[in-house]
Amino acid sequence: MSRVIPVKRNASPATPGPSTGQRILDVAEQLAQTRGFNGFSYADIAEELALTKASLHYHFPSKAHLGSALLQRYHQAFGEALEAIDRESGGAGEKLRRYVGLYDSVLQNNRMCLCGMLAAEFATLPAQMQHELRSFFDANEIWLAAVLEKGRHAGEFAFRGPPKQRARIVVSGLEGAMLVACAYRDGRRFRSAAKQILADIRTGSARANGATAE
Amino acid sequence: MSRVIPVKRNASPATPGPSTGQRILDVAEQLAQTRGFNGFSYADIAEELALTKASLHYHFPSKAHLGSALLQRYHQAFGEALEAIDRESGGAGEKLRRYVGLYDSVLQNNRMCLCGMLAAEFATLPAQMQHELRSFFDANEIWLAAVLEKGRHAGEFAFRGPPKQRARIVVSGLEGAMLVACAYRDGRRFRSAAKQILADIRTGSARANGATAE
DNA sequence: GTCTATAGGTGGATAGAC
DNA sequence: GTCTATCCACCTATAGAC
Repeated sequence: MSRVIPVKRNASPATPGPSTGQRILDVAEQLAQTRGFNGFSYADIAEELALTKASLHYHFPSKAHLGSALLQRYHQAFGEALEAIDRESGGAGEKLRRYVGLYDSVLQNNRMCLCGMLAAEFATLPAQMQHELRSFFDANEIWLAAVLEKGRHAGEFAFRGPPKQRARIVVSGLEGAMLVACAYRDGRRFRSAAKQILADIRTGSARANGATAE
Repeated sequence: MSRVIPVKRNASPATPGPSTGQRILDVAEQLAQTRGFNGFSYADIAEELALTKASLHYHFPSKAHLGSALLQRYHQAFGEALEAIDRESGGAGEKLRRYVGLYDSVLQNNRMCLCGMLAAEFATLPAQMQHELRSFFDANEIWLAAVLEKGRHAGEFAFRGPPKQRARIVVSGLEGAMLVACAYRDGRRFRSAAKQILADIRTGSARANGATAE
């Protein structure tokens, strides 16, 4: 009755914890986001997890496999985050703010967006990773474009041009802001830019020239 | 009199052509912009120039030296391009358009902006390159902020917020648009985004809601 | 300035024992 | 699943001849 409960998050006895495969991906992801896919090696992961390189190859036969698994997991997690936003958020404005929040939380962990990082390394990536990377950006733009269109229809947004095109600007702007913020190790730089990007969408030319300017 | 003039750009006899050091930098720059600083080796340069790796080390003792030289030359060339714009352009709008044109010409060579690429690799760069990289972005922002401020004062621009902050958005937006365009090998993606960024600056909230919207 | 030759290290990857 | 041991290709860099 009075036995001390071990410090586990889960109530079930003998909580398994993340599998080795997941832990490998966790470390690889962190390294890829901070140093790039070409900026880390199996040796780096092995050291962090106190394993050998050979063990890693059991779970991911080649670095190309590891990279693909990384992208697929990242894409899925991002997709689930977007679904959560869709479920829990009311207006398009709130959705967009939470979308930007996803980027911000990445940066607060001193990381670059995995896909922005990989975009820079695009020419050196295995073919499958290249396709998965585009797939990620495509999905992002589709989701964003839908939010933008709804928001403009509802009168929350007032940007010009087709929503799809605007979605690309937003993705580009956020990725670029992260990129530069990385070079300054300064999250405020990113948040300041993100705020402006959101403001540009909200006001556009529809808001009359008035007190809110400047 | 009727001697065939050899195909050289220069009239002087025995035109020297670019020095070996310059040719090394040319190749290194192209490789760094397409594959990243960690994505190429001395062997790649040596092969392209039909030299040996050892010869390269004579000109640039270490890869850190090579990288620094690369950044310094790039920074200087960019600075000279900005000076040319200042000299030859009338209005702020034209200056801004030509500034975007600098980015576009890089992309048309199927390259990423050197400094955007290096920003992604920031964590893995030698310390001096990190400082030089920031110096590049700083200089960009200063130049841009001045153009933006003048343009707004002259009534050509109508963006909101401080020029310095807006300058950062523009740089971020252009770098991000290049980054994503690289992953799609599609320059139109960049130009479309660049057009929007320029439009956002011109119109802001100062232009009345009228026929030009949409 | 450019070469040959080589050092010393690290990269991804495999074979086979346990 | 994880290990030891090893392979081979490639990396940056240096020594010394020409």
